[in-house]
Amino acid sequence: MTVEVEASLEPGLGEALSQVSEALKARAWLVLAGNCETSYEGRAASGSTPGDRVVMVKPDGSVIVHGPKGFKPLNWQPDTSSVEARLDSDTLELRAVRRSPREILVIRCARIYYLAVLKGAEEGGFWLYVNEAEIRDEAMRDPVGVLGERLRFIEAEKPVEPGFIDALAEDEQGRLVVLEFKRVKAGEEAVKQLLRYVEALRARTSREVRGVLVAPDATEAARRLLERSGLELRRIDLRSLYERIKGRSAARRRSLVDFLG
Amino acid sequence: MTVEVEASLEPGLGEALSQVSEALKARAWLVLAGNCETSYEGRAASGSTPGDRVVMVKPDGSVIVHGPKGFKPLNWQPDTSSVEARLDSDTLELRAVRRSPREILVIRCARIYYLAVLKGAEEGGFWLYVNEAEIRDEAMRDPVGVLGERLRFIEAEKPVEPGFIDALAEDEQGRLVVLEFKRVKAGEEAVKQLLRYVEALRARTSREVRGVLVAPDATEAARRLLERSGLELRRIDLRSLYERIKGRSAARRRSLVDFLG
DNA sequence: TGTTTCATCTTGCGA
DNA sequence: TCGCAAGTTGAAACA
Repeated sequence: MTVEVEASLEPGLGEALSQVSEALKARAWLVLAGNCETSYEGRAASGSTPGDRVVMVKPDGSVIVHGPKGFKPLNWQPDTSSVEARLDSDTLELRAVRRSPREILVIRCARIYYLAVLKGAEEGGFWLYVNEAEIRDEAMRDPVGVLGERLRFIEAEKPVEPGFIDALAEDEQGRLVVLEFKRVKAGEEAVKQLLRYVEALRARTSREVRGVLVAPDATEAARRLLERSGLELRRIDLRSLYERIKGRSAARRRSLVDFLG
Repeated sequence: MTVEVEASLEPGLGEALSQVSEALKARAWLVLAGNCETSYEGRAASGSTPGDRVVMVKPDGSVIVHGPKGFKPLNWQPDTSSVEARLDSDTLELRAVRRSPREILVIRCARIYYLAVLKGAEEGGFWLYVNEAEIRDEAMRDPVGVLGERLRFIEAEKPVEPGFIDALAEDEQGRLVVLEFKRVKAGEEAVKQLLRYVEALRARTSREVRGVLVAPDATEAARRLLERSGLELRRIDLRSLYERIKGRSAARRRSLVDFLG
């Protein structure tokens, strides 16, 4: 194993400074818990008075400050040009600077509960993901299997006045079919967008144009608007789509179904 | 001080399990570094093969998994209904479940480099920030200072057909002025929105209607559309606005300018 | 580099 | 719960 760990419990600020400085120089992965205040100035200006924080400085220089609540960090700095540490009036001060946009994040810790340094951390293996484009591509590859209908696909990402149509196809009756894909439950907004595309297309052709929203589900308001607008909803099942798409990839791995029971 | 810390360096999995379980039960703040693999299934499906990770479970149940690079976590789970730990075939397994949307995140750690538990962490003090509403309010309070023009404000957040006008005012010539505020560089989208409001208002009144985009800057495309549409751009300076707004607040604190030098 | 679009967006507010 | 808008959004794709 290549990973080296070093940690201190409630270190003094002087001790902390030397460990932090060394970690930054070595481009190690630094995790620090302490009572800190933060200030940010750049695209906006913000700050927080002292509170308990977990501060992380990654090997690539990203700085992230978490409070005890929520998914989002309190402050951060993604593309730092420099991260520096020093002692300033009884605090350990970290300054993360970014050029373009010019931003500065200052973290001042009056007390440090815990400090850990990881050296030689490795990124690890690849990453699977099913996104909207993959759903669309799967539908184009096998319209009957995914949409339950024989369609001939004409174009994906077709530019039409208000933006881009996810996919344009032709059905067996020769009608144009505008397809809008959603990976999550579709709201009213998705229907409005689909409607804009359908209307834009109808204005430019004498052919009949259908609009189909492809999503796992739709909200009540979305369904009403579909109904009123004469548009269609095709439900898809993410799980089985995931299996179809990923099942084709060479490296097959255990499904989460195992865990879900 | 109320924060209690407990930490282990390279604990065995059994030892780690008991500490983790206890931390979860006590709703403590858990930070763990190890070699882990992750699987997520819910709104999407994703996963990563083993790699070095820092895993955080916050007192509110949020779970965040970071890899050694970048601002964004590899996996996360914001509003968990349950987080559980157990040993499974030589790994420490964490399962974070959320209902609605139904999602599950599974983290399996084969090795644990270190583990820290923080109890009694406090959110800490308030949070300063300049947002769009504050810019708007400051402009309404002092139109000459912020916009360089005498305006009489009629209404903020006025509902008009497509949505809400940020602010509606009247200029010295008695013309209506629709104001759209942006805290960051304005894109074409902001101009389109402003234009929709201006046109909606013109359709409902015989009075002359001006449209003013208030922003630190605008993209080239946005400026062209402003020009073509006969709308105006008023540039503002965030830094000085921040000083104006925050300077008024009772608790005056050191400016970041001190650090920027 | 700038601009646009996507995201397991998150978050907050309101109906 | 749904709809909507803002975010230091970040990150990727594209011109």
